[in-house]
Amino acid sequence: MKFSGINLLDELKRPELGELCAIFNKRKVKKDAIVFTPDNDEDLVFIIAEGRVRIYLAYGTKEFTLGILEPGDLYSSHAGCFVQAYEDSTILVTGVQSVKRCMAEVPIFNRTMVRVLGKILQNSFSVINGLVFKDINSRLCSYLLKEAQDSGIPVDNGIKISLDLTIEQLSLLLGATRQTVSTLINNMVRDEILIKKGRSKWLIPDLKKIEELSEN
Amino acid sequence: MKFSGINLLDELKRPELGELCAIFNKRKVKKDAIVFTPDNDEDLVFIIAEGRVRIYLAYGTKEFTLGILEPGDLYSSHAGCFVQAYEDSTILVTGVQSVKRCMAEVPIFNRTMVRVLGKILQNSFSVINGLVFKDINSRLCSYLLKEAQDSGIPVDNGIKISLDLTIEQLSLLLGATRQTVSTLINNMVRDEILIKKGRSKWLIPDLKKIEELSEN
DNA sequence: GTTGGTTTGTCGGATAGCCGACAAACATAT
DNA sequence: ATATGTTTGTCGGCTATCCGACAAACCAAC
Repeated sequence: MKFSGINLLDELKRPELGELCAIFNKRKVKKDAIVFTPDNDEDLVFIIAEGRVRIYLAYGTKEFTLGILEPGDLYSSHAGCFVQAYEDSTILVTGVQSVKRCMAEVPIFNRTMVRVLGKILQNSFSVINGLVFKDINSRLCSYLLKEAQDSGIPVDNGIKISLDLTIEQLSLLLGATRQTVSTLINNMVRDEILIKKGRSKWLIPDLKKIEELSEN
Repeated sequence: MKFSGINLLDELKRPELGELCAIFNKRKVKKDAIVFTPDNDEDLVFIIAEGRVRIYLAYGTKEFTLGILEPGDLYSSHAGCFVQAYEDSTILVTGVQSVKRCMAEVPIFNRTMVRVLGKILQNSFSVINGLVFKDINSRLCSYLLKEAQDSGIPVDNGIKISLDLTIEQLSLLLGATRQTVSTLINNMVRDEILIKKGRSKWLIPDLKKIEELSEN
């Protein structure tokens, strides 16, 4: 999932932002490591350079994944969320103070930041939308649809997608239990809306069916 | 509910922002009127000057209220939400272009905008938190607790709050049906956690009990 | 291959909250 | 006072989803 829709790594390569790279510190994190927690008192901003990192909320023993960051995505340690590496990853970290200074000095960066914030806000609205108005099956189908549109590979008999998530991870992203998601997926397999192609890899013969189901 | 936690009306009164007032157009809206819809193609920013305005999502026949804006709150017509006046209200409207220009020219306004955006984002996270982790009773109690803390009036036998919402409006804010909210409130009345004092006015004898219940 | 760990599928009982229906209470204007 | 509309309370049936339990399937290492 391109969380922000804007690849900050590309932006940083622009010559006018060259100086910006200097303010970031490279940091490597191991798979499954928890990178930030809500009580993190440093106010940091980070960009994913390599790997995948999930942003999630937790309450007691329950968790809910807000989104998964990929290279180029930006986030803040101060948003009240947990941050965990889903793979060995590299992140570029800097203090929020440096970012503010940059925003004042480099106007183009300013606009980028506002765009990113806007995208994150939009994303959280669509999460609320799903939680309030749709049942789990629709949410699942919405997710599959988006994934197919964003990074599906068209083949002659449909579209191939590769989620890179276990059912459990997927269920955390949808706000449901593993069991429910497992059952729903298998129903779709039985109805031949989804064809299993391997570990977390699927073939969608007819995207329109998924689209219909995603609308409840 | 102070949606953003920042009173833009106060900010606008600062001498260094005097010029800013000029870019806003005053607009009066009647109670129940729908002010903006998501397909509004103009990209506008507005501040509440008088009255109350609710921000909500809708899907088919269902609705969910994200928050209620009060004088001093700022929002955008481009956030993908509906905006409806809960009372006769006055709003100050301007194009997003003017705001961008101001952000470039008046640095202090810039910082304010980022703060407001951050607050809105924080608010949407707490909405997600409630939806995912808490049942309706906890959400109701969280709301009552916040309301009591923010604008409750201490009296000798407890705290008095005045919600200014019908049960139906309250249920839209909590993401539940009118019937469920009605029943839950009456349960609390029976348990003497809440005492009815009139149309949408309540006395809370012991805030601690509400707090306990809000934690599930 | 055998083993141990992780991931997945499935069942059945429990339950929170939805939904329609209807009556009671209240508000407002005539 | 009456009438009309709005708001509230309550009931019972219904369903999506949770939860615990357990077995099957898969994976990786030795």
